[in-house]
Amino acid sequence: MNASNKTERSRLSAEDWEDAALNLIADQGVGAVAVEALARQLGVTKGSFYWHFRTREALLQAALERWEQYGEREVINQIEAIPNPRERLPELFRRVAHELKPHRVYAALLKALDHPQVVPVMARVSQRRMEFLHTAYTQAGLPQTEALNRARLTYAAYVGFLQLNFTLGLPRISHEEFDAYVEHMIRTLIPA
Amino acid sequence: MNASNKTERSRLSAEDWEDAALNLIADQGVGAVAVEALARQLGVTKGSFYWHFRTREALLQAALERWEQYGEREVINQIEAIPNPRERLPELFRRVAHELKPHRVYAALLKALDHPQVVPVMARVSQRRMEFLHTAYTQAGLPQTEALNRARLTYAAYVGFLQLNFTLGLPRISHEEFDAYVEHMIRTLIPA
DNA sequence: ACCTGAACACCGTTCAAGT
DNA sequence: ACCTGAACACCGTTCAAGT
Repeated sequence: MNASNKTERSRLSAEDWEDAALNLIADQGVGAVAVEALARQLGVTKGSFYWHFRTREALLQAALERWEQYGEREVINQIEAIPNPRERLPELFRRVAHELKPHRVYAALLKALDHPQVVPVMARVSQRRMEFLHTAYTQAGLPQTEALNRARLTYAAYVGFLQLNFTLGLPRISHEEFDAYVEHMIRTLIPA
Repeated sequence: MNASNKTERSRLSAEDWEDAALNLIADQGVGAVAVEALARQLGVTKGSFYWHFRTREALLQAALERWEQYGEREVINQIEAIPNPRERLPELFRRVAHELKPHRVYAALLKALDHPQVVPVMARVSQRRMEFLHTAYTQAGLPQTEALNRARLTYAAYVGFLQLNFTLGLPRISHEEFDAYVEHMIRTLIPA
């Protein structure tokens, strides 16, 4: 329950609070990040929180930046590792569709875009991913402008997909139907 | 400033509070709906709020349902009024892209999907709009399954589009570039 | 029927004091 | 260096009393 992987230290670091905050975000959303709840979960009083951070906002900021640096980077690295450029795009679609854990924080942040601190982080992350798509479509043979617009459309489809599928559970879809949808996306969006 | 269109009545109705809440949602997001702020704006004490609503949540609920009934319906009606079925889809894309006011509340709610009350409302509205797209694609000649998947993809693109363009202002796009993007969407998603 | 004003709970924040 | 405990501000909620 309150067991950290750090052999039950009695003192906490700022990183401990940030990790706890990120877990809360993934599980219950940005709104669930509350000083009192976190303190209770970590087994200290809320007063101690203010030794590590100036405000609740500062914690959120630090947690988001931590995610941007560590969690985020690996998604792009993993995909850039796909050797054949022509297979990159379809492979990317299939991976995102089937390994959704790395996208949980991203999906949670997508639902919390009314928190002003979330917006710039998501803008940077989205920007980077879209540039990646732009490059991938160029390598797949689309001319510059076409490739950029296709990247925009694809990214919009990705964002909308996370929302429709997880939050707005549009009439629950079967496993086969889901796979068919993914292949439809690939056929429609990726040049032959 | 505090002038309502109701000839400066001294007493308020539940609907007055709901309208004020909806305006707040469109302008500043769901998080901005606060009892004290609303009361100030309407020129009463917050105590009076509780004659009309049991809780803040009840106000939000009522406001969302009001939007679902009135504001929402007219978007679909307007589009169903387009005579030629083959022109409906491209026309729909262009209208959504250029007349965005009716989509402001929808976009605000999209950013607030971590508020549990928002989710079912958005699920219902999205469901209805997707059914409309499904029908439109069937009328445009796609077979059933294909039409459904294309409707899903299109709706995801719509949702993602609102998010990318308004919230995550991906590098500010020019007017011409924007129109080119819309035409790219039409070419890619709508069967010839 | 609609509103005031005072009270309380909850949570973010401060700070003097502890180890 | 990290934490406690008491205090305060802010906002949602209650309620007896006013018109």
